[in-house]
Amino acid sequence: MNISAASKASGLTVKTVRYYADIGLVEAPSRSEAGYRTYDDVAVRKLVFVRRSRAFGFSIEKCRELLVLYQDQDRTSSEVKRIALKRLEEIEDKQRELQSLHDELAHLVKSCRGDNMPNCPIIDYLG
Amino acid sequence: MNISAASKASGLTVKTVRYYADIGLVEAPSRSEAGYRTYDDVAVRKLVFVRRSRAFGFSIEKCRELLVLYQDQDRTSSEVKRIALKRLEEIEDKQRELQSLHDELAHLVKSCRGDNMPNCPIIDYLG
DNA sequence: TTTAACCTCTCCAGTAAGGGGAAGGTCAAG
DNA sequence: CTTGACCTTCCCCTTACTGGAGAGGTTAAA
Repeated sequence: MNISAASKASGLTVKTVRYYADIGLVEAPSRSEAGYRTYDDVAVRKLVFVRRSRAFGFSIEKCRELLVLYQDQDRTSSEVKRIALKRLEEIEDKQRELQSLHDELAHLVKSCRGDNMPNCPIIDYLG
Repeated sequence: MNISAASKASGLTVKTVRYYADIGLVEAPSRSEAGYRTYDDVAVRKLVFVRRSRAFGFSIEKCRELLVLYQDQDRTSSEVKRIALKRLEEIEDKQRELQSLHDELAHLVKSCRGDNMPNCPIIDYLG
């Protein structure tokens, strides 16, 4: 499999597939005689794993840890759960932050008439 | 006012105060004989305006637009409201995204026993 | 006056996670 | 044999700053 086939199979862009090997997140693929990267199914599975992990918002570093656990037959589910729980807490923190921003901004937007006059509670609040 | 006083008065770091002038978000301050930046209350008010706008998550470019409106006596509140509404929609988009991530991840975390066994629904889902 | 402590300056580099594009080599089809 | 699609490396760009180096300025005490 050349890189574009691996890209399609994994759902990542060619650039991203290259990048993940560059930073050592996944193993450097073997090369053809002409220097082309060649991928097998195992490599693609790891790329898919990273794509799904990234979709949950795990950082590259957390993906690194998760990949190790993925490949470790002696892992414990508690190690995995700990990482996932931490991410869940991050998400919840962000949700609270956004909720408070949302409420405040929605309130301001609601109180702004949005007409042709210069008077504006949004600007007043910011200034 | 030297830059550290302006920093304290505005609630921004010294680095950030410099940065905002570097990128032309606020006017370049005048300089003392020794080359030190000097700020007055008007400059500080603009910095505070930017800090509050940034706290709502407005991008620097949006802050630029908001600052123009802030200083424009002929603005209309509808222009301000349009920008704020757009930001509100961004926030709501992000909230929906986070909610869906949260639900999915929470479900996985809940179904993972978190014990000493390798079997793990989180890893299964990612792999 | 010297010294220390603190302030400020400019410039360079780095962050996260890639994206864009140039310059050049490779491969398969017509 | 040429065309077009693919691949390579390399470097710059993004956001919104932050950190640090090295040099110079200011202030107060000893």
